[in-house]
Amino acid sequence: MTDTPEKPVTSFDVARRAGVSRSMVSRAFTEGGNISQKSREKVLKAAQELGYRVNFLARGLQTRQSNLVGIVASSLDTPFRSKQVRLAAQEFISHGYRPILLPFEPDDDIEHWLSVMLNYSVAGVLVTSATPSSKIIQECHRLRMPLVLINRGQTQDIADTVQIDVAQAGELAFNMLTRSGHKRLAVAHPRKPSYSVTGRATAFIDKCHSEQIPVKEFIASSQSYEAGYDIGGSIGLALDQIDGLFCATDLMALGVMDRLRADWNVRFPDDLQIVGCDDIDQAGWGSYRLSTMRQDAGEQVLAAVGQMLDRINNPEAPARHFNQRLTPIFRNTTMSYHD
Amino acid sequence: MTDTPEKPVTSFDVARRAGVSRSMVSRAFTEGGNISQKSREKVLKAAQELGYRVNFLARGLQTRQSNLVGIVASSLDTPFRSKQVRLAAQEFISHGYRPILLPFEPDDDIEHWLSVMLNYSVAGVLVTSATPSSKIIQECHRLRMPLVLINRGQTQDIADTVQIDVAQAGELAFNMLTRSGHKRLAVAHPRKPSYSVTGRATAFIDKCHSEQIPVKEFIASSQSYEAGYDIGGSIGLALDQIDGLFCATDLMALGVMDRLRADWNVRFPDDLQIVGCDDIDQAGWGSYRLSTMRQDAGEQVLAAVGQMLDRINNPEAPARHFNQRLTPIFRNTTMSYHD
DNA sequence: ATGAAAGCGCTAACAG
DNA sequence: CTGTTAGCGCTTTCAT
Repeated sequence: MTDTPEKPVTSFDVARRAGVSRSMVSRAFTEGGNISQKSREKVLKAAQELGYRVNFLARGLQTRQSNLVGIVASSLDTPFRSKQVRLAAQEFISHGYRPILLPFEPDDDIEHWLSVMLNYSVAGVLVTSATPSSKIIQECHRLRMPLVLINRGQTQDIADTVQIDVAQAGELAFNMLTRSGHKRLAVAHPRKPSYSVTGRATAFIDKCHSEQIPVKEFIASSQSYEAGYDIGGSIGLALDQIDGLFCATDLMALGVMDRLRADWNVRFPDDLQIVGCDDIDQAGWGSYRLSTMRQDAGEQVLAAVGQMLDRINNPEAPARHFNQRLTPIFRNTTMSYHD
Repeated sequence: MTDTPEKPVTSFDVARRAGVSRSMVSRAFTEGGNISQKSREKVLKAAQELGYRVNFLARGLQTRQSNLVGIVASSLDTPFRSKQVRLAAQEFISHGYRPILLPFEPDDDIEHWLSVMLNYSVAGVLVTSATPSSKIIQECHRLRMPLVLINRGQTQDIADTVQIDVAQAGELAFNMLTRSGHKRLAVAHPRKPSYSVTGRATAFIDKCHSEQIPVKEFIASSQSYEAGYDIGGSIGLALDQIDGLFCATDLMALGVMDRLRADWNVRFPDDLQIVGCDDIDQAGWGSYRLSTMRQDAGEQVLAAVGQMLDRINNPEAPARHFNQRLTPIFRNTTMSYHD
């Protein structure tokens, strides 16, 4: 193995060494290329010896399609999101696409990043947890750039979306908390509105109303563990008025539990029932055993990537919307049926 | 805003509309291009009207450099790793690079993925938590593809690396556990060897030996929470022989704590001191308040990306190795000084 | 089955 | 400061 600095080797070099034309090299490296077995082997051998590799960017320029896709995600280092992103990346890769990752922070300008993606002629972009303005959505649509939105609701009927069924989520939380007969409910959710998180809280409240059951509302500063811990302070003060709490995210629920245990010595579910949402790994940890509703990240990603691939193949098809149902996970923060 | 399907607009179109040559369009879109203010504005205006965007892939082909980089990471949905990846991606982006994310699973063949990256003429690749064979490292080196390895030790002196100072880590853990005067130690670490994780455990053991203190060893199946929970079973059985435990990762430590509390009613630090490593968010949660050693992901990423940028600018420079020191975080699972 | 030639969208070298 | 020309590395008609 030599260690001399080498000029990048091109199809031309391979062609010469194999004693064929550049076209043949190209054919040798494309599925079902019109080439004899013999020539292909010759080319492959020469390529091997030279350490040749197809330049995908040049190929893409010619075929005018790249197998790059964008994944735009916020709060990437949050348990649920990181799983979502890992699965999405793997799913894309298994279909031959290469995901460009754009972590997105609350203050960032998502329009900008979508626009950047346009520069790379990506095959499509997956956006999770940021709401692009309808302007850029239109722009993507106009440019025929597939865009699929996860958990942002179907703002426009112009982009594909996958989202949880918020109404079902609200009802399910209600049922999980009340099946034991308890009926003094509360909900905790972040201040900042967002389709899926605020949506399920609102649906829960609606359900309570329709069942004529009063419900207290606690507004947290965000949907993080810390925000849950903070709001736990207010919840502790209201402990005598409630027996069941729905936290809009598991992370918040965990924070609430820790605060309530630390400062009020609350025991779950005896003193208070609590239900979270998402089913992140930590919800199942020994210190919590949180009853929650599972948002299946695998299913979500499969649907989203599927929509994307379909759209790439058929840009003119009408937008599709996948509504995901949550499944209840009963652990130790809810009580059993009351006969 | 029309909604007609449009052909992608090229610099040629813009040139024509602006009444200039294609070169001028190119110049208008490059930093410090040799162009008059007036012309630039004309071009920009035309571009705006047409919805033109530079095709970065074509540009890269010409300038023969892409601003794509690869991030190869395993266990992406693990707290520490996801933070690392988020920070790395952001850091790359802030320098104008676009990270392609390649989640890597234990069974995957990393050679393959590095080789794939070569197809995209990426400016470099950051690998965290997988050990490429020296063969591919050489290959990257030969091809002048910058490669920086995080926490894989300096196997070859041919790739840049950043890693924790395992010796310091081992000593620090020892000091944190013994400063209260306790001296019946143990360590828990995963079976699968890895530079940084196994390394710190080994360093801890070495330190114990050099201090003439016996140390029990618990081998877990992996470095996950679940593996910690499992191994907690064995640790519980040995509770009467130890008073201080070093867990090679926070995640394991948390699992151990939960198991020990559930089955042995252990109280920390009274019945057992415990020190983790990494300082993931969960270590600070109310149910744990784990004393640990912080591995500063921000610092790590800054160093790694810095090394990468330097190497891109100077491919021939000798490999550099950044040794990161851990800082102690005293929380509630260790005792105070013994006077 | 193979080669020649054209061209993807862009930038760079060279004139003017 | 601006236009012309050449060519990055590849695929793709179109002949042969």
